[in-house]
Amino acid sequence: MPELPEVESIKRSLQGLVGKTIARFYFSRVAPVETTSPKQIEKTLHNKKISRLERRGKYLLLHTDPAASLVLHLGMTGKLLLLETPTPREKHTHMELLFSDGTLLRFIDPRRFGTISLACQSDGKDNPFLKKLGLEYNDSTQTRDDYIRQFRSHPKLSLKTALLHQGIIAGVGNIYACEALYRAKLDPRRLVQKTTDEALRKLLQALRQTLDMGIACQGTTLRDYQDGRGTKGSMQNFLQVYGREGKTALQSHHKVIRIIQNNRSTWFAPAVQK
DNA sequence: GCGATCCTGGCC
DNA sequence: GGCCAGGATCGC
Repeated sequence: MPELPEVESIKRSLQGLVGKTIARFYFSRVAPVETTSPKQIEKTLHNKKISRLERRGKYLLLHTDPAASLVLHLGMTGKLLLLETPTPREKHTHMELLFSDGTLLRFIDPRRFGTISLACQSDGKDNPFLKKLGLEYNDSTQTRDDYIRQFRSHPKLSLKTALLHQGIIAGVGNIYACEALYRAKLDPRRLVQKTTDEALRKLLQALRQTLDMGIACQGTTLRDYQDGRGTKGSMQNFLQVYGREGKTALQSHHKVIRIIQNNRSTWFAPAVQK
């Protein structure tokens, strides 16, 4: 469910956790804990203080002092809730982080496509998920050519599939991929190898604008997305093509169609996306 | 590279 | 009942 702008919004909504000390954990019997065990997570993190929150791609990292990190991915249906006072656990609560001041961070995920894992190195290279991630969408230490090189390393992918590939640019999901391609006026079916550098630059620029707008809107709430404090996003009001099969794009008369690529829906306007 | 698969729930 | 869903991985 949450893509980069949603995870960024969640991160911002959880800033109040910084400085708090982890007292204990709750894990459900089927918590999606990966590569480690709930016990190990508890042992690694208990009595540590949250020092900083970070987002990498769609992953949220809770860094602690002494150094360790809890690495969360929300998959399709994951949600984090920050509670000052406990409420009854809703169904599909898979983890709770209890802080020494009574604050509670709750991880809820009906489909369990999310993951809970650990990183101990600050660069995250010891985490199997983080080490696969490509560039951040707005990394100022990278040049446009670095981004183009990333795309070029997968010449046979379609542009849509390339955008969804977390090893190229991390954090892009179905909504923002469709929207960025529309903004760049590029056909989602076009192969990277048939796309000029200029067009790839245009795509990168469109992607950045789209994601920045998503963050400014605090995400897209189509069904049930909300940040850690229950705030919904507003980007759903500005989506140009996503979910608009059979209608026109939001601010034009161009017809939107839906196709399937890699088992995912893609919405686009063939008349203007070449 | 592509399709099937993991899982639950909402909607028609 | 069937289809669809903000995702990612694992086979062929």
